Amino acid sequence: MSKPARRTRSRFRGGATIKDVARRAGVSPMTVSRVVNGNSYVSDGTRQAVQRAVRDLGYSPNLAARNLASERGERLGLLYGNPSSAYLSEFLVGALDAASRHGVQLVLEKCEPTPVASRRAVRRLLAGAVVGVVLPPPLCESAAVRAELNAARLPIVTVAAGRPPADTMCVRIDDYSAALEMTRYLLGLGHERVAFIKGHPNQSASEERWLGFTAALEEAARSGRGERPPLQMEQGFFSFRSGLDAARKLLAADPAPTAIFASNDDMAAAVIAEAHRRGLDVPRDLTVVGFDDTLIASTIWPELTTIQQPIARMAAEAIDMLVTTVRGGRGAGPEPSNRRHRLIPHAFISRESAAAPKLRGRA
Amino acid sequence: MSKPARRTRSRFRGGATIKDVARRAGVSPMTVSRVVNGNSYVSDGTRQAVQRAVRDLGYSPNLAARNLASERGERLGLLYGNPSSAYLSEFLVGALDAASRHGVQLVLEKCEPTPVASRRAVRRLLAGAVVGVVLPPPLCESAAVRAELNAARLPIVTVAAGRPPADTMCVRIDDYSAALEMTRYLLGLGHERVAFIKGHPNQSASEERWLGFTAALEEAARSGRGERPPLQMEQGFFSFRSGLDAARKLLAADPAPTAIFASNDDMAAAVIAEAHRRGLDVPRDLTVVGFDDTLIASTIWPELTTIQQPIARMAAEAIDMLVTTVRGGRGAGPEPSNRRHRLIPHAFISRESAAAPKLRGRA
DNA sequence: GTGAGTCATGGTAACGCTACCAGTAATGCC
DNA sequence: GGCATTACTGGTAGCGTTACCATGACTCAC
Repeated sequence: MSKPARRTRSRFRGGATIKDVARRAGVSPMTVSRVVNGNSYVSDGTRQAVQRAVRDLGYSPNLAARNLASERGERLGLLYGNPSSAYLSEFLVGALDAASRHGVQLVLEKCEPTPVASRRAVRRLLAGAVVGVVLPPPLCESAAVRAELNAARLPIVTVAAGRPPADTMCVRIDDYSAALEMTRYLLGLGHERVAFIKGHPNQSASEERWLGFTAALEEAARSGRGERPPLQMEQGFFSFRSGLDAARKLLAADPAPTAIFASNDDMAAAVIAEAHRRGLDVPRDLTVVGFDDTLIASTIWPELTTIQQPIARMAAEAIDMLVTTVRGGRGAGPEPSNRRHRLIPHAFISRESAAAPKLRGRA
Repeated sequence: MSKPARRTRSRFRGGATIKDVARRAGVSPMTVSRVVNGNSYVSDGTRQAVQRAVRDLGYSPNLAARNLASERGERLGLLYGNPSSAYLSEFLVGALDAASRHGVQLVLEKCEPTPVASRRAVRRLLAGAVVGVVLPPPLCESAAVRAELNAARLPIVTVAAGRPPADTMCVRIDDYSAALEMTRYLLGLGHERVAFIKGHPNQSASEERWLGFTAALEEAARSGRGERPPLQMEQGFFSFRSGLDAARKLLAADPAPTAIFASNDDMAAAVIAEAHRRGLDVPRDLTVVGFDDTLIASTIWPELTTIQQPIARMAAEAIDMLVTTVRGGRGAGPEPSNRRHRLIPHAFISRESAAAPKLRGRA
């Protein structure tokens, strides 16, 4: 029999193909491909002709075909833990953007930090054929999750771990320096009794922030500015509730602190709430600062002076690293460490919750 | 010359292909495809053999190839406006999940609700070859954005608009009923002076909620329970700050309300903050309820009694609708209206910020 | 003037999968 | 028994793109 009737697949939806562009520009598809992908070895005249044809036809390359031909389109996993939504949303925006830039798929998976749950989550990821995983906090600190991932030989990028584990790549800010900087600012304002609320002990960023805080205090003591005040600190757990408890204790002390540095914004918000309940004005009677610059920092009133992490950028960076890794680092051998560890600059955000102390503390 | 040297593309990364599975199961690739895609017309024996082979080989279909062959893999746009992160993150999780289920790409684009910005954003989306757009609040109410999108003939699904525009598909909850329900609850608790803080006037959901509130009040008045109290209402704008202003006015009134229903959680949180500042205990002295069940509702203390929108589910539903639409509704003609409008059930979330009023109000 | 580059372009064969047809065997119906 | 129908399976031809040569046309050195 003759050859089976030529198939007429819909050919309606998707607009022009690379062939259409090639025909219109009077070149071969290959040349179009080169122009579109910014490849060298195309003469200026040809390039412009192709570009015009692309514009005229409204051509945009078919992602599926491109991925198939170039063996791209890998799937990357994003394991997220407790729904710290404000963080997560920014994170997702950054990650998604980077993912679509690289033409990779992003697969989300929720996971509690227990061994059982993490095993299950990793299995699901593996079933989804992901080839690398991003670990935002707090999962980046979960040994269980990391162990499971390592067992599956998946490359990992942790984001925002205070002290990144040695067996993963990481993107983070310098929690220590940021806390140091913030504390110096508080001291510079003239505060002498600055209290600190620690973050959750299971996260190394908590410790780093605490270390930065004490370092600034010691620095000030050494330089002889004022006598060394007693250290006021409460353990918190990053939750609003824990911040409330800590604030209660801190504000009941005599003398009470004139400034409180909370390890994150939720706890700082709680401090403000407690201060208000006691009839204290922020920042006139009490300075309160946070860390992270999550949504709540600019939601509440007064808005929080805090440290900003460029979360979206960090997420994008993490995806970049993962893509580079799974696509083969070109040069053989393990990545140089500067490729494995990225330190992103943070920013000091001055808003309304911090001011110089009143002369002579309250009774 | 002889045929050009056989290409040896990496063939390392991606595991088994459909052919490997076919060989192992002793069937043709087509049959494997049918099994994997849940197609009918495969005998039980064959199906099981194939499934075993799939498991053994850890086969997982190549998304790019599948998309290419079946002309799937379209790009869908997600235009988001002000970074109401708590909302956005849940939204993204749901949307991403649905997107990967359907094998479509999700392209995010940020956009202010001005004509200029929306024109630009839509142009970018078009350049990215998206074939449909999801519009979460507050963009779903922007006529400018919708006009721009309609001009580009892109199908739209608005999410959580109080009164969905006629020219789009939509997924939403019944804001009116939810507010009605919440108000009935408050009334049922025994509150007689229930105040309301309206949402931003540029969003139709605000009006719906207000209508639900007043309807419940009228219902109670008609049934003769208690004399009809004066209506206490303040205009808010969904922001914490506006909630604070409203709360100040409401709580300064005499008699002050015993319960305040804020149109969203941020404003409810502000009411609590202001109540605390005045030395009022929530819920003993004042009941406060919110709407949306965003992150802040369970962050603050006491946690908010509120109305929950299943945001992730709504987002997923929106993606589903878009995919159905762009893949061609099978049957010709415009979609039936029940396919174009989906009403998702909301939930009443009882937490700690509401209680029965004290006997005899405060002075 | 020959050989060895560089630059610019084109041809061909995949990439892994599914749509579309074409069977074959079993079943039902008159 | 003939013939349509159904249940199942396989072959073939792409889907739109890029990788990998091959091919010319030049340029440059010796």
